[in-house]
Formats: sequence, structure tokens, C-alpha cells
Amino acid sequence: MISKPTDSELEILQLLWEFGSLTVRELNDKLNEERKVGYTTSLKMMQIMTEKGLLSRDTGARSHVYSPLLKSEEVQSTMLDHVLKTVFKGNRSRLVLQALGNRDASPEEIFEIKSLIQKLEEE
Amino acid sequence: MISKPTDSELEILQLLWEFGSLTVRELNDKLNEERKVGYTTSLKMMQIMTEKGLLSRDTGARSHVYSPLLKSEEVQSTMLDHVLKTVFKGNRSRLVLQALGNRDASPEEIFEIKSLIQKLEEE
DNA sequence: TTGTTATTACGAAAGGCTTCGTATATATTT
DNA sequence: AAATATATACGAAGCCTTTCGTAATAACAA
Repeated sequence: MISKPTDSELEILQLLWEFGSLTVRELNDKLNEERKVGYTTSLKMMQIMTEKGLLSRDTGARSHVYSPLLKSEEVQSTMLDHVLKTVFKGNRSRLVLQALGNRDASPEEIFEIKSLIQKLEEE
Repeated sequence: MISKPTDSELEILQLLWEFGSLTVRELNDKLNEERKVGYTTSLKMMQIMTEKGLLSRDTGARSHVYSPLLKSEEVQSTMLDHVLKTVFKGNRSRLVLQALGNRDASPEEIFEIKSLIQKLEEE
């Protein structure tokens, strides 16, 4: 049973992936740079995520310090797989087409992706 | 406000995209080829989806006929955009990498994607 | 026509997510 | 030491999703 975080959980995970580990206060401050969130809301979320196995926490100091238990790549893989199945019925080419074609991908992005494919082919 | 269907709703949408339009009975039968679902469950889902603007229905006959209101491409685009933002923080190359690299893409798929990129470049 | 079957409508329960208020405990400041 | 500020714990409300049971209605069969 691999975890599929909710949007709110992803918001928190993104910050933890960026900063490594954070206290509730620190994370709540960063969240509030984007939108208004009550302190106890952040606290509760992080407690629940810890129960779910998404975060670990160090209760050594008075302010507990939380860290992500999954790598961003793992979650990205899980989530993309899920979208691939449910939205694209497993058609990976179509997913990539959608990612590249239907939205304006910049030349830089296309270049990056091209070299990616080249790398894949060399293996 | 573009709609982001739930997994259950997507299950129904996939069938409607495949068959064009279906009665509750027809759709419920097809759902039950995969898993056990009560008839009134399917009915309720389709009624709610109609309220939400995901489906239209023709009430002309006794058995109402439901059709999808959105094209699969539209929903795919919306959903992928959402994953791009929330899971990949907007990094499209990383998303494509994940789609191609971390899972075993077949040579056919890679070929298809390559010609896709070529087409994109020619424009 | 009367009983059986099929369909829609409605309501509600169970579970999950998000939010916050209140209580309690611990630190800090005056 | 007393007052103030900060932290965690807990519970619950509000909303959404999924599921189904029951009732009302319409069609069909005996």
C-alpha cells in the first residue's frame, strides 16, 4: 500500500523536501507566505501525516522537528503512475504527448527532454 | 473552475468515453465486469456527476441515457496540469523524465514519443 | 387486472479531509 | 513569582465522496 498524499499533504511535503526538516512553527510560517493557515491546522496535519507514515518527528526538543519519510521521486513516481492508470488508461505516450504538446513547452524544456531520450537510448 | 473528477468518476467517464453514451443499467453492467457495484450506487454517481456538469442526460425514454460533457483530452489536460503543479512544482521535464525513465517504457513507446517531439520541432 | 420487474428519486450512513477552538503543559519575560 | 507567550494534544464541526436501502413510479407479464 503505497501512499498517495492529498493536495494539502503535498503542499507540506514540498516544503519539507526543500528544507529537509522543519518545526510546525517554521512550516506554518512558510505556508502563510502563500495563504492563511492557522497554526493548529498545520500542527494537526503534520500529526496526521506522521500517523500515516508520511513524516517522522523528533520529539527531543519542546518544538518537535518533522522530516519527510519518502523521497520526492518516490511520490512523483507513485502519483504519476496513478494518473497514468486512471486518467490515461495506461497509455504512456499519450501522457507524454499531453505533457509536451497541449501546453506550451519552452524550447529549453524540449531540449532537456530530447537529451533525456538520447540518454535513455544509449543504455 | 475546471473540474477535477474523482477516481470513481474517472472510472465512469472512461466507459462513457469509450461507448459514447450509456444507460445506468448498461454502465453498471460494465462496471461489474471489473468489480461489484450496486445498481443504485452507479445511478447516484451519475446523478451527482450530472449535477456537477460532468455528464448530460437524455430523459426522453424511461431509462435515461447519459453522455460525457467533457472530452477525454480536456480532462487529461486538466489532471496532468494539476499533477504538474502539485507534485512536480511545475517542472515539466522532470515529469516527462519520470514518465519515461523510472518506468520501463517499451521501445515502441519511446519511438512514438520521439516522432512526437520531431513533429513539435517542425512547427 | 393483479402481481412482478425495472427505473428513478431520495435520504442517510460511514469514512476521509481540512479546519479550528479549547485545554493543558512548558518556557520566557517582567 | 506572576503574567505572558509558545507548544502539543484532543475533539469536533463542516464538507465531500462513496455506498446502499427504501420508497415511489412506470412498464410488463400472467
